[in-house]
Amino acid sequence: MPAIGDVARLAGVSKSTASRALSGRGYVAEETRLRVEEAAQRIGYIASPDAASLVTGRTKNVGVVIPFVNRWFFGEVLEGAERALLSAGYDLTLYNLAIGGPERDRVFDFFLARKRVDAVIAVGVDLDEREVDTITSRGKPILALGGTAPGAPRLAIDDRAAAGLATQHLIQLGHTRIAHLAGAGAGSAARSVQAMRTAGFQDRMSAAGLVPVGEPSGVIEADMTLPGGYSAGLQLLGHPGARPTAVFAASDEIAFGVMRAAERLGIAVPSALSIIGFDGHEHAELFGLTTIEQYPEEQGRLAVETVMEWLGEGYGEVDLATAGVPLATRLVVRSSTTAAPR
Amino acid sequence: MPAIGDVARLAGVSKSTASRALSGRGYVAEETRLRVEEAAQRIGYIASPDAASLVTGRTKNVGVVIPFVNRWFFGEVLEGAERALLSAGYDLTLYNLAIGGPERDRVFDFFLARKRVDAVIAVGVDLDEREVDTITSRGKPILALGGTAPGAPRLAIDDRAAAGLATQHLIQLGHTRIAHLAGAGAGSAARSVQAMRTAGFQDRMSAAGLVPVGEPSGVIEADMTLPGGYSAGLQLLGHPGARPTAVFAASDEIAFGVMRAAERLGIAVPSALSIIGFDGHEHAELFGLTTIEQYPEEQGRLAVETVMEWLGEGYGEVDLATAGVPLATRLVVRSSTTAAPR
DNA sequence: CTGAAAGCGCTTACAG
DNA sequence: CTGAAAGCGCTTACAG
Repeated sequence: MPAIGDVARLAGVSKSTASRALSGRGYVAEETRLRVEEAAQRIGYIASPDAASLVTGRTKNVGVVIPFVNRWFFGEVLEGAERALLSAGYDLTLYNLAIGGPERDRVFDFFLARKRVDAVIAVGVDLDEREVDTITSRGKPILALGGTAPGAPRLAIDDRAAAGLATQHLIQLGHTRIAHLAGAGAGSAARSVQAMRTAGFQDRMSAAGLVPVGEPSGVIEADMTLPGGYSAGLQLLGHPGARPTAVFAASDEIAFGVMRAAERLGIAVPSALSIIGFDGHEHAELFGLTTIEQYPEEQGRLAVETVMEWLGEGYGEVDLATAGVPLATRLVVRSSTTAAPR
Repeated sequence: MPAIGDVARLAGVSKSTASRALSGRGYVAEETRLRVEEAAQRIGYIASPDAASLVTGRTKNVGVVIPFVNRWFFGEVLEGAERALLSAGYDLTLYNLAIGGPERDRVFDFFLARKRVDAVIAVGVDLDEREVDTITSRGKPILALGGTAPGAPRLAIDDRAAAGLATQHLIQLGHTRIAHLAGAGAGSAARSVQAMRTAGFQDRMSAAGLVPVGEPSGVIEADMTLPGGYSAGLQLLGHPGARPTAVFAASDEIAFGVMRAAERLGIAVPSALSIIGFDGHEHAELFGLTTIEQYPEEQGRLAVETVMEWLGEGYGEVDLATAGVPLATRLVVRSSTTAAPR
C-alpha cells in the first residue's frame, strides 16, 4: 500500500509538497503539481482517510439516522442522500434507529459521539435534547429532515397545511362523513409528523363545522404500512351504519391498505368511498390514488446540500433561505376520490 | 474532547496502561483497570477511531454495496445487516451502486479502495473480476450475498432449484399453459439471480415436456417492481387466445403487478389464472400470494456474522459449513394458485 | 504488571 | 514555491 512518502520520493519532492500538490491547498508550482500527480497515479496512491482525519478533524463522512429503510418515504430519502453524498466525495454511515431502548442510546453515545462523522442528518425521527446535545457538543452539526430535533435546524414540508389541503379536497367534493386514519403515535408525540397531519385534518374539519365520522372516534391510528392500513380500514369500515364516505389516510401505504380493505368489504372506491393518501408513493399512480405528493429523494439531496454548505464544501448555489422550510408538496387528484354519494 | 492522555493522568497511569485497560488487550492489574475505566467514564472519554485505525489498520466499519434500497428484498437485507453490525460495534457504510457507469467505478476505485472499511458485503450485484480485485488486493475480504463476485465467497439461496420448485407447484396443479415473468436481465447476465430463476423454470418445464405459453415466447422480462409486473402482465394477458392459466413471477413485486393487471383485465385469480411469486414479501400474506419465501433480513445478519468471523470477531458459534450455501427457502401456498381450469 | 518510545500516514504552520 | 519538523491520538513491541 503506497504512502505519500512513496509518491514524494518518486516525484522527487518532500512529503509536504506532495501533500500540497495532491490536496490543492497551498502553493505548488504547476510543473511540480503535475509531476506529483503523475507519480501518485502511477503507483495507485490513495491517501489514508484515517491519517488525514486525524490531523484535519474531518472525516468526509456523514451519518444518517433513520427509523426505517424499508418504507417508501425513507428509502427514497436514503437513496437521494446517498447519491448526493457520493458525488460530493462523502461516505454515508447508516444508523437504522430502533424506536427507542438501549440500542438507540448506543447509537448516540457510542457511535455518533465518536468522531467518525462530520455531521448528522436525522430523518423522520424525533430526537430529545440530550440526543441533539451529544452530537452538537462534539462540534458536529445536525439537520432534522422531517421529525424534530430541539435546537437543530429543520428541513420539512408543512405537514399540517398539507393535511389540511387533503381534508379540504374531500370537503370540497361535498363529503361530510369523513374519517382520518392517523399514523401511529399521532396522539402521543405532540410535535411529530403524524400529530401535525392529524392537526391539519382537524383544523379543516372544525373550520367546516364537521366532526370526524367512524369507529370509534373518526380518528384511528394505524401503523404506517399497508397491512396497518388494512386492519385499521377493516375496523373503520366494518360497521355499515357509521361508515364514512371519505377517508384521509396519513400515508399512501395506509391508503393502499384501506383500498384493499374496501375491496374485501365490497365497498366501491370511489363511488361509495373516497380515499386520499399522503406522500406520492411510487405506486400511487398505478392504483389511481389521489394524494398529497412530496419528494423524498429530492429532500434527501437537499439535506445533503445543506449540510455540505455548513461544512464549507462550497455549494454556493444553494440558497438556504429559498431551499428552506417548508419543502414542496402538491395535491394530485386521481381516481380514488370523487363527489360524495347523495 | 478528552484524549487518552487525560484519562491516564486522571487515573495516575501511563497512556500505554490506559490503552491496555480500556481495550482489554494485554495485562493490567484488575484494580488498575477499574481505576482507568472510572476515569474514562468520568470525563466522557471515547477513543478516536481514526487514531486507532491508523495504527491497527482496522476501522470497525463494513461497506455494504447494494443496488437498491427501496425494494423489499434489499431493504430487508440492509436492515438485518445494519442491526447485526451495530450490535458487533461496527459501522455500516452504504454504497448504493448504480447499475453501471462512472459512478460505479468511483465507488470501487475511490471509496472502497481507501482503507475505510474492513470488509465488503456485496448484496445482489454482479461484480466483475476487476472490481473484486480492487477490494481483495487491499487485503479486504468480500462476501457476495446473492449476486456474483468471481473468486469471492458467496452466500445465496439456490435460485435455480427454488424456481424449479415454484414451477413444479404449478405443474402439479395440472397447469400446462404456464408463462414466466422473468426479472429484467435474465437473458443477458448469464449467472445472475434472474437468469438462475429462469433456468429453474425451464428445467422443470422441459422435464414435464411443457413449453412456456404466452406473448410472445412465454418468457417475458419485467422490471422487478410492481409497475414492472403490471405492464408485463398486461402484455402477457392481453391476448385472450394465447393466455396462460398460470404464471411464475420472478419476484413477489412482479406478482403483485400481475395480480393488478389481471384485475384490470377482469381475469379472476386463481380460478382463471394462478400466480406464484418469489421472495416472501411482507405483503404476500395480505394478498394471498403463493410464493417461495426467502429470509433476507436473516440473510443480512448471516452475512455480517460470516464477515465478523473472518475478521476474527469471535463469532465462534457460527458454523459456516452449516450456515453456508444454499440459504433457506420455503414454498408457501396461499390463495393465488389453484388447480388448472378444465 | 507497567512505562517510555516509536510509529501509523497524513497535514500544517514555520522558515527559508 | 519548497522542505524539515512537529503533531493529530492512538497502539504495540520492548524493557524492566
